[in-house]
Amino acid sequence: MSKKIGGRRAPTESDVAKLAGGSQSAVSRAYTKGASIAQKTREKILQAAKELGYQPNLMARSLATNQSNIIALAISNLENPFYANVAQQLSSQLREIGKHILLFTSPSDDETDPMLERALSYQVDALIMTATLASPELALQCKKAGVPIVQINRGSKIAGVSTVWGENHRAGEVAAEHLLKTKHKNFAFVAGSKTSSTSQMRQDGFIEHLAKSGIKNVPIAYGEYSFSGAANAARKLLSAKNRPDAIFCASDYMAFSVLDVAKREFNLNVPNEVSIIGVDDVPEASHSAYDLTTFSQPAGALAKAAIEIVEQMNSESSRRAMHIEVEGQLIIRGSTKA
Amino acid sequence: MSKKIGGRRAPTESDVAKLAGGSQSAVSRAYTKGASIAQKTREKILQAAKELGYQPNLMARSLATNQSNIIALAISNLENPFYANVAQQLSSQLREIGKHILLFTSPSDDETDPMLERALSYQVDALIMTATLASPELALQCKKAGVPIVQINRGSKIAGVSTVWGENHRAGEVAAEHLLKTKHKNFAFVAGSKTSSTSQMRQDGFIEHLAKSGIKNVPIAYGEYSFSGAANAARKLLSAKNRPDAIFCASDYMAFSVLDVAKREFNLNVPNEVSIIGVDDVPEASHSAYDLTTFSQPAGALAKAAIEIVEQMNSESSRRAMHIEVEGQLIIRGSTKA
DNA sequence: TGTATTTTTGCATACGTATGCAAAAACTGA
DNA sequence: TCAGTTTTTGCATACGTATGCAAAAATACA
Repeated sequence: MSKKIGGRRAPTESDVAKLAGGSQSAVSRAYTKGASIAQKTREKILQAAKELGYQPNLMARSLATNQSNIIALAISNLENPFYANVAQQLSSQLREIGKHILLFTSPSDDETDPMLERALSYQVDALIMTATLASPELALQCKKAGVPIVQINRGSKIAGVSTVWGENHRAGEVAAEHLLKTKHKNFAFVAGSKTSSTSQMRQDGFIEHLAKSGIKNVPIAYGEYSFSGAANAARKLLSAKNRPDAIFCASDYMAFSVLDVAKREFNLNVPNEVSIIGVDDVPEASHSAYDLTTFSQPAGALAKAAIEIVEQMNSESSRRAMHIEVEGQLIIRGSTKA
Repeated sequence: MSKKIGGRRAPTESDVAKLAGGSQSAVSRAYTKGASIAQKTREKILQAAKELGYQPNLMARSLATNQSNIIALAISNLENPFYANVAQQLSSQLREIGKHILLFTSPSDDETDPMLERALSYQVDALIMTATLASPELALQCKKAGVPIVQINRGSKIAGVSTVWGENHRAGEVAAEHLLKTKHKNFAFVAGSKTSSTSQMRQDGFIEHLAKSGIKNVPIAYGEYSFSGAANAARKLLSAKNRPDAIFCASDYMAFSVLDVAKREFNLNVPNEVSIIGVDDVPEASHSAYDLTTFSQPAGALAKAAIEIVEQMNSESSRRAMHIEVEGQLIIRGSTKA
């Protein structure tokens, strides 16, 4: 209490009411769209509010309405440009509908931040997760509280959790197809983590499509979605007796690392000695330092889909989880030979 | 109202009190550190709370205490890895002291997001801004509300706005010194925006130090802190009659772009034909695709300083703005010749 | 055991906004 | 002008938690 240090405390609806000559409820209604209030009264009130520099107290509003216009965003790794991009998109798209983001970053990719349960304390309208998995306990908590969960770019076996993702299986197929068409012989895959369904689906698409052309036993290494992990994976793959001439990576971020290792440590010419394909099409992929061929996963569309789900579930008070797949396409650049 | 759709509404302190056999105030005190309550009672209450899955309603708490434990973070460009890094650091350091981040991304670097004023509606404890400038009106609003503003990596002439930054002037000096020692002859500077004090200080340090060795008329181009802007700046500088053999860039992000253009469009060998130095030392700078020499600006330390300021101003209810400079150092890598 | 002291408890109220309800005001049509 | 209808207003109360205050309980001391 008593934080009204030097300055006077912020004006409230009552203050505005006094100045405008009305009641507190009138002021409240002036700010409520579709409320029963005369146009003239509303104008008088807004004028008075302006004079006082009145700003509605969203905490109080939230308490009264039981919704906060805040959405919790859990993101494991902001340094991965793909997720930074998604966050930026979410932020600007949410702003347009008057909602805000409460940011949670978690230390690990797979663990749910235990702090996340505290997000519910803020009466958030929804929980959007990227690169992190919802734990069953968290999902239960959210279900109890009627807070929808949407996972972006990660699958979930938990009932009631909605998901949004790119065309993961097709990404693998298309990458395989392109590499086959361009006469590659020895294929390899750099996976994310073993628990990532996204990585698994990309892998399945890739492996299955190659199998159709009779190519079996494609080596796989795990990059753990990190830069150093992918570097190790690359070292392992590239030092094998039968060195691959085509590497498909489960993310651009890992592909960058693989590119670095191939060029620098193995002195390989990309794309003549080895071609590399990623997934995501992050902005850096088009920078000429990487110039990476990749299957795109448009951050803007993913964000849009996630928000649609949230809006729909909140408005319909629906319990049914939704699942949306967002289209991508192969972007051919200089990291694969023609 | 009436959002208690399918499930029952979330348990409140009163529910817990009923189960534990006490009063609502007792429950409140059980959660208040240092409150007057018997150890046994507290345990009994916490037990009951656990059974019900009770989570304190932070909106209500905030309304009662007039502080939210929420800090507004305004960031213009999450895609710039330096700022993403700072955001990540802030997030994890704030988590440890039980505070959370409300994220605001603004479209432009220089403009303050008008939405930011609405942040105050959430009764945020502070406003941390990176890569964006506080407008005088915003500063006034914050002052009235007793909300401290801290700008990271941007100066401010507005009284009452605290700042945290790296050793900008020294960065320029050190870069100049290193390039002189390594026998470069033609120097150039890629600035951020004209309004950025950070860029200006780096420039001053660079130019002044060169002037001491009799070097005058160093060409300057503006990269606007964007990838494409820096590419244009690089094109302009590198196509001059007297091509520079040493370029200092006001940020790593821009240096990456300059590197790309030098290598790809001008077919220059880096570092033999042109050396490039950045500022920040973002993670990518060490990736071998760039391998950039740079003056570091540690995100962790910047975040820590900003949080210190916030904590101190909030605890002392102090009005006095604070200014902290964080040390950096030159990290020599492969983009400059030996 | 009884009194003085300290600790713990519950009551009542405050925080700022939203909203059902009834009263008041503004219209409508003849 | 007046009764009937619609719109607008204010009152009262609710949302969930924090806290000053006085009453109650526990403890200390003689």
